[in-house]
Amino acid sequence: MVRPPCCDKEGVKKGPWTPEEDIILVSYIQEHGPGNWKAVPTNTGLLRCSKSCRLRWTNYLRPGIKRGNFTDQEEKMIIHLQALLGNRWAAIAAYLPQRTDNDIKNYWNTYLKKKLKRLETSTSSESCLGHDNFSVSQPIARGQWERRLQTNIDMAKKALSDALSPQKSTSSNNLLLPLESNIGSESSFCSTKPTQTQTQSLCYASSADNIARLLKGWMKNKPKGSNGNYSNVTQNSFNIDLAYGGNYETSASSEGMEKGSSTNVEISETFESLFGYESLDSSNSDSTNLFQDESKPEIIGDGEIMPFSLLEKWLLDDGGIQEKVGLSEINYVF
DNA sequence: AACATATCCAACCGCAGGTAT
DNA sequence: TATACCTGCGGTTGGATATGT
Repeated sequence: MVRPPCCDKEGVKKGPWTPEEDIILVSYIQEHGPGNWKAVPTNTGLLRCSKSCRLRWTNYLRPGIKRGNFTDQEEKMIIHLQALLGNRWAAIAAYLPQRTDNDIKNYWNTYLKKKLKRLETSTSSESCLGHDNFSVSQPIARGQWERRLQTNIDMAKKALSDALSPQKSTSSNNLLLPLESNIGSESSFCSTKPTQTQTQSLCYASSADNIARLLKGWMKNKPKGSNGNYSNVTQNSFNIDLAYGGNYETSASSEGMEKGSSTNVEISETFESLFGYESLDSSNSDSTNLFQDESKPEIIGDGEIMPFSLLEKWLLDDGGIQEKVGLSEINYVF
């Protein structure tokens, strides 16, 4: 079977998105919800392929995305998860609900990899780790650590495979609790195990609401005579703060802010309780928090996500030799 | 100041898997 | 069941910006 091209190359615009295009896309998604990307360029008049629209949305415009510097905790989580999961950025991103896989991937490739390599180099010459954020309180010989890591990864793989096996579902499912179940019934995340369609609509509901609030401000300033054709949107003062890092004028409505804040509190608390440390980020709690209830894609098949605590346990549990150590106390081997 | 090099990150590409018909 | 289409994912690219010489 020959795969058709992703999109007709002729007449398809490429390269950076303009604010106007973003507005058109957000407007459309606000009305129709994400999904059915194939129809987006047709219905909006955007000269972009469906894939580009989806990517722009998921990596940049989607509500709940936090931009800017990674916190120490986030950094440690990424390193930690990368050690266990490898370059499965989508899976890793599932544990960092505010970050996109692309962001994490970029951060890893451009910064963390080098940082850890540097660390590895320096530690190999000093034999003992004691620098930076990645140190151990009780240094472990490198070989020992590698063996332990391999063992734990093997265990994780086996447990995962068992858990995903339909025959063993009842006993194993306890092991693979979906993240949502840790959050509680009032969570703003998607409900457990929806179908794909259900997931999309459920997850989107809250964000659409938020976007609508943002758009409300834009609509007020919308030039008279606008007929609802998205392509006509060329000038406005809609805030795409999220996407343009505050360089675009105007701000989210206070109405949206207030509601968003309460949601943000829920999520923060969720993560605090889930991971046992302070809120992932306190420095970046401005407008982006407005959308923090946006869902993240599920991983590990069947719409379930493995609790980070389990991953950590697999990785760290040393049969009682070593007590559970914090993320900051782990060595990573390259 | 001018140029070279490094870094960052948004966007693209192509493959794989899932879903609809 | 086979085929076509759609979506998600990970690797890579290339333009913009920062830094060094």
